[in-house]
Amino acid sequence: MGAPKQKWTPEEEAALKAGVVKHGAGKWRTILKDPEFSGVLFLRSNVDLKDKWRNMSVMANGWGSREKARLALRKVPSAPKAEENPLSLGTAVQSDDETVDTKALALPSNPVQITGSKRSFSRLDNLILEAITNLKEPGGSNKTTIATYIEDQYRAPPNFKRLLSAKLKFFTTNGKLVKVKRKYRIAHTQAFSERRRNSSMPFLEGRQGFSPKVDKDDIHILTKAQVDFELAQMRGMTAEEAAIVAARAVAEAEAALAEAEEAAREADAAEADAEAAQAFAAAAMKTLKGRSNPKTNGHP
DNA sequence: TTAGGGTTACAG
DNA sequence: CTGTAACCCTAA
Repeated sequence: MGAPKQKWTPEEEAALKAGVVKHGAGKWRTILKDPEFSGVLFLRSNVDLKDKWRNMSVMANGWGSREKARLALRKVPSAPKAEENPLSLGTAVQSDDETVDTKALALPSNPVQITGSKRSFSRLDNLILEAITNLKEPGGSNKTTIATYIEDQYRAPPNFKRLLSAKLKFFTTNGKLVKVKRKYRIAHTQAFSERRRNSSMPFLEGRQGFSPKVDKDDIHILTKAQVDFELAQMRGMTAEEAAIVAARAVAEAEAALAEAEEAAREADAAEADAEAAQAFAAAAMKTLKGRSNPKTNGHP
């Protein structure tokens, strides 16, 4: 009937995660009012955020408090089957402890000082999508705009531009993004074209909430490790275990980084090529225009 | 406003 | 039919 169940998009989930990292879990209203996330979450309510976060937590856990209650209500008899542990980390978690100490989520700074590189590498993949989504530019956003957006919001590594180029290229060849006229937009592959119940634009939804300006006062560093650490905390792991997870995340990031770095060279070449082609095309266009338009002949 | 229990729509 | 994700209701 009237409520066609709006499924959460990866972009929305990413925004929610970022919002939780920034403002903390439970501050749903705050997250919603944050200009950074209101762009993506403008049609979700604070309750929606809460529910979604609950769902995601359950997923990350494998067996949240909710399912436990549910299972307790229906199944009991017969020996408890030893279900496989989704976590590679051996210790604990299996026992039904409900210690999801939320206070740990509000830690002032990441206690897990990751060894070696202090490169803050937020999963570029999602970040790019987030940027394009949040920018909401009709026709997509160009590389510079995306780069500026991300650099404004997060700490960017020195070679960030190259990485971005590489990723952008990868995504376009991959079909995840569509590049048209040096602008990139998200390729909605037959999935979401007309979702959303009320297609009304955000307009002046939040009087003070929807301004193009971003609060730079608290630029904060979003790390994949940090997010993973949060999730680990939700899983009820100890700090050490969480640290392992976080470290692992960083390792992955490093690997991805190296890979991207390698691809960057080719990407640069491609960029140069494209640039040249563009210039050539522009020149050709100009010439063509001048010829086919005798009236407005170039000379004054 | 939020947390949590309950309900409904949807996919497998 | 069953499990899950989105949605709803309400106490605190």
